Amino acid sequence: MDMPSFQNDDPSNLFNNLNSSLDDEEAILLQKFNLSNRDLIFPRAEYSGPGCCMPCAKRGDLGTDRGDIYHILDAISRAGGLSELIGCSRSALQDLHCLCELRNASQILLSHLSETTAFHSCSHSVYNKKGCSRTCATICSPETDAELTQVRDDKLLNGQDRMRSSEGLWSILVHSAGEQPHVQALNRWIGPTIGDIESALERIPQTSATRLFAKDMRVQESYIDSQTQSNNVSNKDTVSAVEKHSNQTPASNDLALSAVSSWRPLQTVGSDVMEPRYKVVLKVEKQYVVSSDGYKWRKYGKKCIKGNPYSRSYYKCRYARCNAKKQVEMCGEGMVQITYDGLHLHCR
DNA sequence: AGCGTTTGACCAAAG
DNA sequence: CCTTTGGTCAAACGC
Repeated sequence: MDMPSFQNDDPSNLFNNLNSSLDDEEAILLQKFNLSNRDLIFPRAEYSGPGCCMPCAKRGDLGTDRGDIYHILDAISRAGGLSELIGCSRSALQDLHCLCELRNASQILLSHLSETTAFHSCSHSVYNKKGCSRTCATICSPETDAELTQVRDDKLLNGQDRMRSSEGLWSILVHSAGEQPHVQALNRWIGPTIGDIESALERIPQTSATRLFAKDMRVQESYIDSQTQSNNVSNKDTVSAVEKHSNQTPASNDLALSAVSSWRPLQTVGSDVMEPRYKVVLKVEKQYVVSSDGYKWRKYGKKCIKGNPYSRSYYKCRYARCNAKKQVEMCGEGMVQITYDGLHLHCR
């Protein structure tokens, strides 16, 4: 298959451009807040707050020019550190919102979209459904799911899809419309390591984060209660509820509270820090499935599944300590279902 | 010999 | 308890 390159959105370019374009003042800011330049473009959805949707995110607008970098550093400076910006509210300072957009967009590109883009086609969209404790993102064609299409087309531009994280957050998935992103463009993976996440968690000030987190949990609970009161909530209704929630203009105190609502501790097993649970289900037309998604997998099982004439194959990531898995199975005519389970917390 | 896959056995969760 | 089902293990197999 002839696949055009994935130029402006290539996360490797984001990193390289940022690396070489910091001036002295910006470098001092980074040092002042104990940040590395990687912090600017290696966010994780787990650290973002509610309402971090990205209505103005555009292709090629993800920290690739000096204005974006300035925005990020200025916002960090004014907030007093990156930790204060983790999960900034949409309703907070506009600059913080901009940063949040950048963070979300970059995060998706770097840690989730790598799988998605490998199987992306122009006629498909990525859409998340909120699960109990996991996220399920499904690639569905407008023809097969009119309801999702209606929601998707509501406010988005061409080349954008809406994506909902496991925290109930909305993000825009930016891709090159009409093109099949080049898998090679994502091979220089420079995503977060376990150490990156641990150090990020350590930077969250105990005095504010823990206090705010506890209080904000009540806000979240009340929100969840309001969600569960209505049975058979359609996706459209869910979207509206989320947007209503995120568009609220609470008092400044509550704004701060919402900043950490999505933060949650990483799971621990013994002394090992595990990644948060993450699951993505992709249903892709067979013709768009590429032979490699950039990761190295080891097949460890194959199973016949009830009701499916095709078997399901089980794969584990070959990288040491990485618990990422995937399942691949045929489902219906010309469709392949690929389930990614767990985040890759390592470089490719 | 080494590496990756296959495949039946095993296990745990759910009903 | 038992049965069913899906996920995993690991020895066997094959290139």
